[in-house]
Amino acid sequence: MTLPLYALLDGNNFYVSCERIFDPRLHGRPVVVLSNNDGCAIARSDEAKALGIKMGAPWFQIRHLEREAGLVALSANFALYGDISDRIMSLAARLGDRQEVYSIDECFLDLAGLPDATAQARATREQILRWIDVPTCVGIAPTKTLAKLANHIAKSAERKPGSYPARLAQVCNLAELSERQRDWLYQRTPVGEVWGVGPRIGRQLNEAGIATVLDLIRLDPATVKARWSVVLERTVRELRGTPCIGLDDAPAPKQQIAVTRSFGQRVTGLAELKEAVTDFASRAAHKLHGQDSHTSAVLVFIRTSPFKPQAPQYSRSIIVPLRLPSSDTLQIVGAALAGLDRIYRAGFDYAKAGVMLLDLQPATQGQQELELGDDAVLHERRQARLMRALDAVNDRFGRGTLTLGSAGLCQEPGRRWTMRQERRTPRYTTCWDELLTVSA
DNA sequence: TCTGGGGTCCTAGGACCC
DNA sequence: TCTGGGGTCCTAGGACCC
Repeated sequence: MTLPLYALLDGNNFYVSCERIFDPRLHGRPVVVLSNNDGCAIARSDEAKALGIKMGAPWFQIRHLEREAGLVALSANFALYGDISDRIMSLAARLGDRQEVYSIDECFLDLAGLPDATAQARATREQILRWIDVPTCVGIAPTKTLAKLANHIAKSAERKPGSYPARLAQVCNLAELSERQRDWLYQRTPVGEVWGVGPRIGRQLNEAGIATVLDLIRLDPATVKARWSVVLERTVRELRGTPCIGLDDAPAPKQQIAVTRSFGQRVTGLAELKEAVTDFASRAAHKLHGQDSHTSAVLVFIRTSPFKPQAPQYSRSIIVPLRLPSSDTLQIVGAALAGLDRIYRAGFDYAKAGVMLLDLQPATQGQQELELGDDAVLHERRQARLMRALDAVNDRFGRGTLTLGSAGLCQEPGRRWTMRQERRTPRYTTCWDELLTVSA
């Protein structure tokens, strides 16, 4: 029987690395990528981290570093990052028999039985660097939790010389180390670096005198379950080398779909909120069509800004059940707007709204047709065709080409709810109008 | 002035049932 | 005085992930 072996491959400072592909001047400089609305930093180059910029740092608090330290800030360009991600994932997939794309910048691979996994992983990351120009790191180990940990070591060994042995930089394979060597690494690694240990549990562990990965590994799993949870117990077992989390290379359809946004500026009026909610609900329906599901309940929420506690606060959500499970954009938008009407209160500065589709189920559970008459069935089919046409046009010509009337027709500058993105780079790889131009 | 967005899993407790 | 017990389902909230 072959021993289990997993790899975790991920992009270094991924969004920043994507931006650097098309603007080499960004190399060696502190760079951050900002969230929607240019609100806070969601990716940082090593140089930006060295300036002390934390993940999630609000832009207005760090923007003085633009002048003082040459910090470059860019608005998130998700169209670009998604496309670069696809390219990396297809190259990475060749390393293992099976691949689980875990997030936009990382994937797990099943390497069980692969001879010379370390050398193969080095070759793969070299190819990704040459072909796509994005640096990556690979962690290899018998469980996914350990592969994550190995990946952390590979990154730190490269980024912070002296933290770990230099030979573990970029690719770290724990399976080829001795137990003593592994323990030495675990003893140098804070428990908070473990996949599954967040700020809350990390603090509790520290208070209990468990500071390092080695401390955690040496706890009795049964005690961990009793004192913390089955989740942490599973983590401990994984750290001890027993696989408890399998590779998920065929992710199930999502159980819920959300589209939520903070507004570019405060919004007070119902009409404007209706525009936003129509847009969010349409996008959510589009995602729903993408996984061929139906929803049976639509949640809509609006809220003021929690960061302005002195201003009047209001936050409410409501769930509007659909008569029958559906993927009809018109029906979903209608439900969201009906909910909005019921929760809206005048006199507040709204900062955020969102639409979530709940109770998703496969569209093929066509049970509802049995309960409908012939006319209704025909109507359903016409609606489905209309939805497909709507999606197709928007996929082909760009989101927002065809919208519902309630989404509003006023131009962008007049819409306070649309997000600010003042520093977005061109969508070099996905938009003909924004190709990189080279002049002699 | 200015603070993201989208998910999953687990647990505790209440409602309900027999 | 004294007020069963066990099972299931649902929901809200907490914790985690990137």
